[in-house]
Amino acid sequence: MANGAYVAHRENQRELILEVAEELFINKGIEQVTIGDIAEGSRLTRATIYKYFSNKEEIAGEIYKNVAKLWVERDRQDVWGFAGNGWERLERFVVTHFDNLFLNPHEARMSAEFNYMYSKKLSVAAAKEIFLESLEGERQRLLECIKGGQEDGSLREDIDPDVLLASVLNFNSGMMNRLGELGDKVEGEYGLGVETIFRQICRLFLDGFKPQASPRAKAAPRAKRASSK
Amino acid sequence: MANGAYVAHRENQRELILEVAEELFINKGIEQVTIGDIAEGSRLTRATIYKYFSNKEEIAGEIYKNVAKLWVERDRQDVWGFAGNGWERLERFVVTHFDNLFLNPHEARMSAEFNYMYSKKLSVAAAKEIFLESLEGERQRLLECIKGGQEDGSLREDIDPDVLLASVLNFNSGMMNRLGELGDKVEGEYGLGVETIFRQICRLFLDGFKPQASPRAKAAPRAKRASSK
Amino acid sequence: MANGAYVAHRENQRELILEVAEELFINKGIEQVTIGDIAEGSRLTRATIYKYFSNKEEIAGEIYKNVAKLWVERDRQDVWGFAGNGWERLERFVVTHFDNLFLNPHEARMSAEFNYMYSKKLSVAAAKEIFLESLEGERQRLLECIKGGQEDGSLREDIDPDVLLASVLNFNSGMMNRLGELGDKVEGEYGLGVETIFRQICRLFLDGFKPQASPRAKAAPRAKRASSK
Amino acid sequence: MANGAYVAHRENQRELILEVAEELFINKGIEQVTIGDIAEGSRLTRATIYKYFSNKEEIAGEIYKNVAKLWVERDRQDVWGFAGNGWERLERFVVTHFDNLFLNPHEARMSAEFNYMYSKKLSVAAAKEIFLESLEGERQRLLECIKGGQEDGSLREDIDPDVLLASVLNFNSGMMNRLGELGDKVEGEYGLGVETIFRQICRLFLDGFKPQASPRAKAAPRAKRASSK
DNA sequence: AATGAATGAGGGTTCATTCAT
DNA sequence: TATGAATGAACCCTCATTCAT
Repeated sequence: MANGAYVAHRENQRELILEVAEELFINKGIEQVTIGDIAEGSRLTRATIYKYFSNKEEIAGEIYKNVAKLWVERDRQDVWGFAGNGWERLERFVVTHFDNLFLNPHEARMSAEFNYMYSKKLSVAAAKEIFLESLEGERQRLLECIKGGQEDGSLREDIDPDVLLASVLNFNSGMMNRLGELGDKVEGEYGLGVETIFRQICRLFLDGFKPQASPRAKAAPRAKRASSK
Repeated sequence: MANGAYVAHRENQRELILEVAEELFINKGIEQVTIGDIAEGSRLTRATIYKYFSNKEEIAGEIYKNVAKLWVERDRQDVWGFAGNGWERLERFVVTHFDNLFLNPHEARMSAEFNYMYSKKLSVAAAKEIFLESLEGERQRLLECIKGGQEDGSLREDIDPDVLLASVLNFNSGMMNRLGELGDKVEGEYGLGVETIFRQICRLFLDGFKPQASPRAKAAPRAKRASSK
Repeated sequence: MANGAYVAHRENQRELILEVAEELFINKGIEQVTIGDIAEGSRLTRATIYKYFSNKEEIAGEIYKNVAKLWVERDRQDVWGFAGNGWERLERFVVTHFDNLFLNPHEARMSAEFNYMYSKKLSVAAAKEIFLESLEGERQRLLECIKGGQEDGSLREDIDPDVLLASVLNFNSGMMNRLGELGDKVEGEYGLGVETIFRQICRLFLDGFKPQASPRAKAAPRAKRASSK
Repeated sequence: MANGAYVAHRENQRELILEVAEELFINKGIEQVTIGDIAEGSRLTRATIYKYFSNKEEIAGEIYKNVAKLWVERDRQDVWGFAGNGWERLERFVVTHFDNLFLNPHEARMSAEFNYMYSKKLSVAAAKEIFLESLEGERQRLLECIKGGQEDGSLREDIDPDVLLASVLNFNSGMMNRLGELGDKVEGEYGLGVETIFRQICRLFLDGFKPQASPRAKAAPRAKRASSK
C-alpha cells in the first residue's frame, strides 16, 4: 500500500541522515556539527531534520547505539562462539574488538565522541539507558568467561572476577577512545604505526591476566603527595 | 619602578584568569565555557580577557602546560630519583601518576578535556608544540629506564623498547582521560570504586611487562571481518 | 445517496474543527493557538484543516459569528419579546447579556479575543462584514426601543438617540471584553467577585439613562493638557 | 567623566528603544512586533537590544509603567488638587482621564495592548507587580473621594464604597481598552465621532452615581438561561 | 590597562503552507 | 477525502570579537 511506501521512505531518510551525521560527527566532532551541516549534507532543510529527530543528541545517541549493536553482534559471532580456555577467550574479546576498530576507525572515533559528550551533556539517566542497553548481555557473558578462566587455571586468581571484569571494560573503553581521538595523528607523534602500538598495549595488558609466576614484585613504597590545589 | 608594578599586575591578572578558567573548564567542560563566563568569574570584562589571551584555546593550552609541568616536576622528585630495577621504576612512573590523579582529579579532567580539544580544534602544529614541550625530557628518561629494565632482566625483552615506551605513554594517556571523563560516574555504573578499578588496571598492565614465563600463548586465529562501511 | 453522505461528513468535520478551535482559542488565546494544535485536537492533520478553512482567522471569524448568532437569538427570545417601558427593555438588553456571559464565560473570552484580533490583523472590510452581519437587525431594534423610551418618559431626552445607541453598544462591548480578559483574575485583584462588580457597573450605567432630576451638575472646568508626545 | 558619558549614552539608547517599540506596539500589536522590528527601527542590531532589555515583555512592561506613571502624575495635578464635592471629584477623575486619552490616543492603545497581553502571557505575579505598582496610592485616594461623596450627599449611598471603587476602576479600564482597540475605526462603524460617544458613555455612567431620586425601578424578572455548552 | 558598546554570524526551533500520493 | 513529507521563512537568543574611549 501507499502506507508501506511512506514507511519505507521515512526509513530511508532516517538512514540517510544518520549516515551523513556520523560522517560529520567523526570528522568535526559532535559539538562542532550543527543541524544545519547535517541538513546540508543530506540535502534537506533544517526543519525536515526535526521531523525525524528531536535534536542532535538524539541523532548521536542513535548512531552510537547502532555502533554498539554491531559490536555485540560481532562478539556473538566471533568471540562467544569460540571454544578455548578463559584467557584465550578473554584475549579474543579484546583483540577482536581492536581488530575491528582498525578496520573501521570511524567506530572508535564515534565512541570517543560519544563518551566525551556523555561525560558532559547527557543526563546520567539518559546515558545509562544508552550504555546499558547497548551492552545487553555482554557483561554477563564476559563475567562468566573470566570465572571460567580462573577455574581452568588460565587466568590469575588473586583478583576478584568483578574487578577483572570492570578492568577489561574500562581498559577497552579507555584505549578505544584514545584510539579514536588520536585518529591518524599518532604516527606523527611517535613515528610508529598506531596499529602496532595499540596491539602491543593490548598484549601487555592481556599478559597481565595470566597467573603470575612469582609473588608479585613488592611495589616500591608509594609517593606521598599533597594535592596540587 | 612603576614599570615593575605594571608587569607584576599583568602577571597577577594572568594568573587570576587562568585559575578561574581552570575551575570552569573542569566543572563545565572547555566547550561549554564562554569567554563571558571567565570574564565574570575574574570580575573583568570580556574585552579585558582579550588583552591577555587571544582566545579560549590559548587559555586552555596554558593551563594544560601548567598541569603537565607539575607532572614532570613530580616525576623528577618521586620517580627518577628512585633507585630500583627497571620494572620497579616503570611501575613507579605509572603508579605515581595515578596516585596523584586520585588526589587531584581535576588534573585528569583537564587532561581529558584538552586531549579531546586537541583532537578537534587545535592545529597539529600547535598541539605538537604543547605536547612535546610539556614532555620535555620525560620520553628520554623513560626510554632509558625501559632499556635498563631489559638489561637487568626485570622487563620482558620480546618487545622493542620504543614500542614499550609508546605503549606506556599511550596507556597512561588513555586511562587518564578515561578517568577524567568518568569522574565519579563509574561507581554508579559498576558498583565499584573508581580508584580500585584503575589501580587494578595499572597492575594488570604492569604485570604484562614482566618477562613472560612461557612462550606467549598461541593466539587464537584472528577473526576476519569486512569493514562495516 | 453517497453525495449526501459526503456533505454530511464534511459538515461534521467542520463542526468538529470549530469546537476544538473554540476550546483552544478560549483557553490559550487565538494567537497562541497553532493550526497544529487544532489538528491535534481534532485528530486530523494540518493539511486536512486546510481543506476546510483557509487559515486560522477564518476559523476564528466563524466561531465569533456563531457566538454572535447566539446572542441575537437570545435577545429575540428574552429581550425583544418583553413588554415594558423603554428603560426596562433597555435594562433587559444589557442585563440579560451579562447574565448569559456569567453563565458562559467562554463567550466573553472569545469576544475579547476576537475584538483584539480585529483591531490588528483583520482587514477593515473583513471585520465589517463579520460585525455587521452578526448584528443583523439588533441595532434597529435597540434604536426603536430607545426612541420609545424617550417617548414614554422612562429614558432621558437630553441625549440624541443615536448617541445613546452607540453608547450602549460600546459599553456592552467594552465591559464584555474586559470581563473576558479578566476571566477569574479580578477576585485576586479586588477581593470582590467579578460578577458582583460587573452587575453594579451595569446598574450604574443604566441608572444614568433615566431622566435626570436636576439639570446636570455643572461640570468642573476641564483640565487643559498638552499631548504627552 | 567618561563614565558619565557612558551612563548618558545608555539612557539615550534605552529611551530610543522604548520610543520605537511603543510606536510599533501601538501600530502592529505587541505580539506582532519582533525584536528584529525594534532593532531595525532604532537602527541597532538585535543583539544590542538584548543588552538593554532581556525580552520583549520587559520592554512592554516598561512602556506601560511609564504611561501609568503619567496618569498618576496627571491625577495628582488635575484631580486630587481639585476642591469639590465627591461626585464632582469623581467626575474629574473619570473625565480627565478620557480627556487626556483623546489627546494621546497612543496611551489607550498601549493600555489595550498591555491588558490583553497581561491576560495571556504574564504570570499573575508579574502582572500584579506592574499593575499595583502603577496604581500607587490612586486606589486609596479614590476610595476616600467616594466615601466623602457619600457623606456630602453627592453620591448614592445604596452601594458599598468598595464596590463603587472597583466599578469605577473597571469601567475606566474597560472603556479605555475599548477606545484603544477601536482606534479610529469607530467612525466608520457608527458614523459618529469616537470622542462624542465615549464622552456620553462616561456621562451616563457618572450620572448613575448620583443619589437616585425614586427607589430604583423594579428590575424586570431576570431571564433564566441554560449554558450554551 | 580596562571598559562599555556594538556587532555579525550563527544556532536551535517552530509554523503555516504546499504538494504528491 | 485525508495524509505524510517537505519547505522556507522567521524568531529568539548567545557569543566571540572589535572599537572607541
